[in-house]
Amino acid sequence: MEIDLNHAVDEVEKTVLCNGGCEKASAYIYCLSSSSSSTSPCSSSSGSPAPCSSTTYLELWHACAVASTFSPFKAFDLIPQIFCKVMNVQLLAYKENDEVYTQVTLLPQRELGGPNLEDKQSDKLGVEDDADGQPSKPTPHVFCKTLTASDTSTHGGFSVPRRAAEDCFPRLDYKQTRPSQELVAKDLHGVEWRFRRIYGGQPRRHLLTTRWSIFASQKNLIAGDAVLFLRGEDGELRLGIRRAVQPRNGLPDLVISEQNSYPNVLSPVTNAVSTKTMFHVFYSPRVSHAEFVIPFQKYVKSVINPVCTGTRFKMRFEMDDPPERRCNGVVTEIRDLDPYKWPNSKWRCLMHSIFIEVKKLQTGLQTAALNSPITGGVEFLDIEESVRSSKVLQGLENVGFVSPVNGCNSVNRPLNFEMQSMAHQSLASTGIGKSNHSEFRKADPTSYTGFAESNRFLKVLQGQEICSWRSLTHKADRNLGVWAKTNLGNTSFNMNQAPNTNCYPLASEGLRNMGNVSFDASLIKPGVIVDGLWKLNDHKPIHNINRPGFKRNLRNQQDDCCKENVTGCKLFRFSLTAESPTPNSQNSDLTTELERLFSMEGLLSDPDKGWRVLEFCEVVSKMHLYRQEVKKMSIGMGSDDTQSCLEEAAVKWKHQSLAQLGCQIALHLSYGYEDQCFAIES
Amino acid sequence: MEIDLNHAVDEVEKTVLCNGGCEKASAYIYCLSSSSSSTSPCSSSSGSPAPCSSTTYLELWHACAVASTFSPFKAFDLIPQIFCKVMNVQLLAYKENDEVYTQVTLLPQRELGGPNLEDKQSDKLGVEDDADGQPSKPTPHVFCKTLTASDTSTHGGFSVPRRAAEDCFPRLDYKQTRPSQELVAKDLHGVEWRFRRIYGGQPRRHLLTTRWSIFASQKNLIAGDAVLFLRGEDGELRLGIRRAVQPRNGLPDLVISEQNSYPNVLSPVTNAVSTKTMFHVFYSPRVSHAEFVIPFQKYVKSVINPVCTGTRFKMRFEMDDPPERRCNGVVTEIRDLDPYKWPNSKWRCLMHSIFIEVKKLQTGLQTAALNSPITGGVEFLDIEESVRSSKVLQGLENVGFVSPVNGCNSVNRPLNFEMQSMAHQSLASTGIGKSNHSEFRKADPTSYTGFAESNRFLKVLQGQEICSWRSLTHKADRNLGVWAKTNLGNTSFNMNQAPNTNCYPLASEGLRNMGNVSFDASLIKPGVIVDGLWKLNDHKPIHNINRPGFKRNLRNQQDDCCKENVTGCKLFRFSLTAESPTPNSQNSDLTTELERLFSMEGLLSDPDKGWRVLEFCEVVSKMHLYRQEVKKMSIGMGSDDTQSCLEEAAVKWKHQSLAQLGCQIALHLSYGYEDQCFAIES
DNA sequence: TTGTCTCCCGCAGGGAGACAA
DNA sequence: TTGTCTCCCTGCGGGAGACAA
Repeated sequence: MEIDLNHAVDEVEKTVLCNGGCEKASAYIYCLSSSSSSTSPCSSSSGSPAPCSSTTYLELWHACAVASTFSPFKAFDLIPQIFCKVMNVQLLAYKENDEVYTQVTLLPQRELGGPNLEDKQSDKLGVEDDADGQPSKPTPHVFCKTLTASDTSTHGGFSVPRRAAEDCFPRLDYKQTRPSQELVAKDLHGVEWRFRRIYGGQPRRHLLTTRWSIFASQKNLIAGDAVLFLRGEDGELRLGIRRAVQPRNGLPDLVISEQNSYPNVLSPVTNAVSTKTMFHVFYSPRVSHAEFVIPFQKYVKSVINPVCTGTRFKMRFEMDDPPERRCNGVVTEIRDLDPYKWPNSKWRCLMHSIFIEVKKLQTGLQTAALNSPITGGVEFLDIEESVRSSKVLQGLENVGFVSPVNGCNSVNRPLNFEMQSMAHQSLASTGIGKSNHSEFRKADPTSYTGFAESNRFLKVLQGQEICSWRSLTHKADRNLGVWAKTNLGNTSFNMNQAPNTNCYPLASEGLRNMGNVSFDASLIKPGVIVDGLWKLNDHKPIHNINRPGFKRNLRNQQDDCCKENVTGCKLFRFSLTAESPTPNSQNSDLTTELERLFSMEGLLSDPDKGWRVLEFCEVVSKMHLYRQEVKKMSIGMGSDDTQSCLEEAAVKWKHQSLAQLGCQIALHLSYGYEDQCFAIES
Repeated sequence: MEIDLNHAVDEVEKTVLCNGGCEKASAYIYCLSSSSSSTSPCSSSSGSPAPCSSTTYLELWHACAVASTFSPFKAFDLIPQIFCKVMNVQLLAYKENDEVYTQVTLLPQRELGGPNLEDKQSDKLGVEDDADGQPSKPTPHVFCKTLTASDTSTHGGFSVPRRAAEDCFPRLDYKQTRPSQELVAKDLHGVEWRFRRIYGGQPRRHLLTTRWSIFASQKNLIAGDAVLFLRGEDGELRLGIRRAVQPRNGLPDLVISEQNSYPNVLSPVTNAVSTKTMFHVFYSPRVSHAEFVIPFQKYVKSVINPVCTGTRFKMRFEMDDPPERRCNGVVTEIRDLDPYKWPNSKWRCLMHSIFIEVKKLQTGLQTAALNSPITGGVEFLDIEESVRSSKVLQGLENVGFVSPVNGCNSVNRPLNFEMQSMAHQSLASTGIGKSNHSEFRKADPTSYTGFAESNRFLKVLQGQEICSWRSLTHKADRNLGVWAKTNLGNTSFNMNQAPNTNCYPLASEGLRNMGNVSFDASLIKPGVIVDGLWKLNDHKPIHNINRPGFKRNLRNQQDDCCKENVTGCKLFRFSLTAESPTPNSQNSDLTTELERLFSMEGLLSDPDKGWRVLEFCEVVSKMHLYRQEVKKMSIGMGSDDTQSCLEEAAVKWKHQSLAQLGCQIALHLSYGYEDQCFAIES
């Protein structure tokens, strides 16, 4: 059975159509995945809409919908942008594995002319933002815990974090000798799960015992997957899961051979466009690729206010460890995405420099900058970006999830969220230089949710925090720094790197390098770089990387490596053989940062390799390679080898991607309150 | 993983093309099922051919490929007959449930003209039959056991019939105190299964114990499913399963809505025909419908020598109980299949009378005749026919399986078999009247395998007999009666009724009714007819019909029925209220026969209802209704009600069939040695 | 505070003889 | 000869405290 939240969505649409006062150019982003034609996902589409269209479900759905990585565009025969009207949006969940996906029904529209666009935009800009004034949103409580080995073991149940249990679960009478109760929670399919909840163990803790293992095995949960509990206003408990990056289980794997996949999948779209009939687009957040649907308003804004060289941006991100870091950047170059594949595409490939600041480290401030191309991006006025940390590989997923409520009633605006995968590709800032920031704020309330907020919600989803949606959304933009304020509304920067790049630029307003890569090799301590992950010439597979002992094991292994194989170690151009001091615990943070930063140096510093880097990232994600295994691919070779390695990986990725997804199309989706049109980049 | 026996098939094709001496108009029949377009079965086609193309595999595949019921044609926009060349045949097995299916790659050919056809046929008729002279076939030993409740229970293993174990399993040292050995068998996917085989229990018997339950649960076997063991010349043991009629498990269920299923599925065929490019046809024996592929030679023969009114035929069949019966029949009328749906179809609807003889019964001879229409049938010169007994409903499947080897090297002719489903529809005999029977024998060696032989093989597949393929195939046509001899070569008659018709006509050369239905009600003892299964107005579902106590339970239930509800009992036009004597055990055999014979009387006797009867049968099969429940549908109504019941059932069937299969096409497949062409009836 | 380990104990289920059809 | 039942015994795994990070 699948959840069909159409009903609620229809409500939204009605609101949007008839009562646009509250609706801005909301950031409704949809990414394509799977077959994007009218063929429905074959193994899972029962087509029977579930009767559970409550707000709580919407929230749970969104909470489960954390986008993963992305992929580059593919060129097809369709026109670059296709403007569409959103006819229907179904929030669904695969019955096989509970993964959420969206089916968007689109109706192609006549292309809108330039002047028309401007009119529409100016309409938007005058609208007052009254979202904060109407906090009709209930305050559900949610927590997300990444499952440990103990949680998924056959012995014992699920250990609930104390705050999470107290916040989301019904009150428990602690005066009893063995406090226990029955917990009832519904999953996305409306299936009711009953667990025995106890407060036991020594010391005492909250546990789900009886029937937990049934749930875990039925949902095929493994350590690293995450479980979400969400308590609505009415006290009703919802239950969702979000899987760690792993092979898709039960998702439609349309293996389509190259010779017939393109026409078969795209022809329905082509046909729909030519006949002005509806077609469907599927979006699986967990397997999303670069293709997406762009809000029409954003498209308009980007066309009117293109990003220009010199535009600066700022971002914050979370690391494995607490110290706050910030990152400033400047757009250094703007180029066509791919003039051959996408001759008329509005997407731009933006080269940028970012500046790194590492606080609270060892000797003080260490900085570096690198010039990294980030492709994609209709010239958005508001951009979210986040960074994936290595936690992804250890079962904790770093997400740039923006609250779906964000100051506006989520019942009326259930689609008001941005997918991470979109942020991947979008890097542009035209907000800077604009004098009236509030205009942009008013034009798109979604963008008010800065990265800090998104980051906080992320922590909630990771079980690090418990929050109510209300409190989260109302704290928006208070945590933003100066740069974030400056670019507020449209430039909250959210760069989502694929895990393997491990490029964790740190913000520093003081130190900048505006030009090309200025890579200071003197900052690298070779021995440090070797630490932990840089084992070379070691082809023994490292298992159990997800297990808690992972780092320790690696370190031991690395010690061996240093003793044995240091001679041949090379990190691109940098020989690691000269000196290899034992890393001390104090500089390990910096070590990790630098290691991440420089691992892809040879790639990121070369603008021409931009695409390949991205593809390479995707390969890694797709192939579920572990971090150090990925690095094995890219180190131990000269720069020339790196190039060929990337090309090989890219080819591999393309092949796999084709096989898995059938094809890719990128859609620019508009979901404005009066012009529900899409720009489809096919 | 799927088994791809292409390699062996390719060999065949090569032989066929380059060395046609041994090749006649072989009866390679393929039925369509699932989506018959170029879209491959979505959930299961891994596409990776398995490396196990041995003869043993071919035999196992065929042994597992017992066709079930059929369905009527559907009208589509394609031309009536499409002649195709067989480019490839892949014998595959769904990895989900081990069910076998075939993918036939067809290349449309220019339609062949009339004179051309005759030439080709005369070519065939002159070819000498040398199949018997070259017995290069190895002699594998095979047995098939329908699983009992004990076999599939969680306690204990699999009880192997003694003869089966001695014939197919390696020798066991009975002198040991606890004779045991490890048995290794490969399934259709090449997966190796290891069982502990013991000779234990008290009294001693052959058992598979350790790991049997793993196999059973992994294959999701239930009581009623059948397991096949096949030992090749090399001693290698193969293992296959054939499921009882039940909902398909894991088979591609392409739910295609009516508005787009037809064009989507058929357009590739249409396109392939117009562009003379290849397309694929899938055939799942277990879910086969009426659509099929006809050997070109048969097509030619049928067109040249059409069946004419008065043609007589004979058949033998097996009953639940030993007594041999025979059935003679005469074609009484020939008509178009459906001039509206199939304006130019070569298929003919043949009305016929059959004559029944019941031997060894009570007082001697009891006879009856009925005139039943059997639709379908390009005017084949050789026809196989069998009868489904009620055993099907009790987990024992009655099959009219013709040995694939049949006097010709199976390595070179692995496709030399006829599917039951084809036999369903084909009813015609033009062999009669021909003076030179040997011509037909020579022309098509496959047809030499008479029904008796097929029947014996059937018993093997049901575990009632153990045989070597060699011995089975070389006994062909010795057991045939006079009629079978007369029509030998091309008229081995094989009528496969769907279970619910339960029409078991018995052969009698002495008593015939050449005209329309002459139904002698005086032969019916109403009380007898009520016996056992004729419970009326009883809507309590009868469960566990497959269990051994079934008949006893039914009888008890029937006793109740007779006491309570006899007043309203009506068997079509025959009131059952007059008298209802308690059936004695002596006439129960006849009772059962008559009960079967007359259950569909109101339908079969009306030529206009011919199609509906067939559809009705299909409904029954499709809906997995039990025998008596089916009868509930058809009795207790007047003849008018019967009509509407049938129509309702037909509509239901059509709907279900559409949903399950997407569409249906019928193919006439030719696989002659020089003209590898198909006639496709779309 | 919470992840893992270990120990206890209940029960599912395999294995094989008993019994009967 | 073989299907079913029953009894025995093993091992999986749930449940909860012990212990430690």
